[in-house]
Amino acid sequence: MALRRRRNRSPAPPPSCPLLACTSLIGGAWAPNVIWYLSGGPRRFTELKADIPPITPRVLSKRLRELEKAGVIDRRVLPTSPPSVDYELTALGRELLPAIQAIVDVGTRLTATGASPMASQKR
Amino acid sequence: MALRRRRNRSPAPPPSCPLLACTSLIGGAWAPNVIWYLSGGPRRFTELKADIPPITPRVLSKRLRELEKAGVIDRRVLPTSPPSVDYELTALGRELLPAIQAIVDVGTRLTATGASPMASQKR
DNA sequence: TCCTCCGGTATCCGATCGGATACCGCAAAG
DNA sequence: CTTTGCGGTATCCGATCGGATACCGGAGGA
Repeated sequence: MALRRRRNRSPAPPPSCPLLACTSLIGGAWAPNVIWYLSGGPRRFTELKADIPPITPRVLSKRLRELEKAGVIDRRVLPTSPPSVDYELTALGRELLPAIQAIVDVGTRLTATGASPMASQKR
Repeated sequence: MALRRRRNRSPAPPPSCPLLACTSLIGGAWAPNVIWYLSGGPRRFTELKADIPPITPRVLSKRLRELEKAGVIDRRVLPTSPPSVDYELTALGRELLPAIQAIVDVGTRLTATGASPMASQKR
């Protein structure tokens, strides 16, 4: 049997860029956790640090700056003494939640099949 | 004005593991492209390589093995001469498409705000 | 006989990522 | 005056990731 040549066309190119924009955001370590905890209302740096004990301040700071630059969260300095800083999901940020939920849904099926070497508490 | 102490509780911990399972899959370089092109039907290694010119065989091979191990695609060796290899989305793999679409939707809004430094064709 | 195609693998390499640790200035509290 | 908490930053480090390049055996075709 000879190797027949394929003539069928592939679908149009995927909209790769928006996907990259989103995955590079929520793909960073702890980013989904940060978003998740902010979904409960405004939260301060130290509070987030306490919410997610294993995260280092360096990484938390980096994540927050990334998310802020993407317009997903707001950083507000409050006129307290000493000044405190609130982080809060923007309207755009709240739109991320359904997407995250969709990912979680599939992720659940992925792990349910036992096909992936998950269950390790790494990361 | 003093720095008031927060007493409100944070929401329950996020289901981090399924999310990690999914993002570690679709977060890899070119992974969404591979899935996208496979959504058009079975495809061979060289065809995928041609579909996504910038991908190197090394990375394509790695992605395909990852996706196969996760149960997202099937690898089938056909009894042609020479033997050819078909990759195909499984039912589980097709369930990824809505999630990817959800990500693309948010990603579009992210880029639309102009907040992110996208538009660079990197990756 | 030599060439090409298929489906990859082997090696090297630089960039980035995230963890660990230490440290900072400021202000209030004790 | 010393300590504590806040909101980070600085430095170092190992691991991983992905790109570049080269190469492979087997089968058909010219």
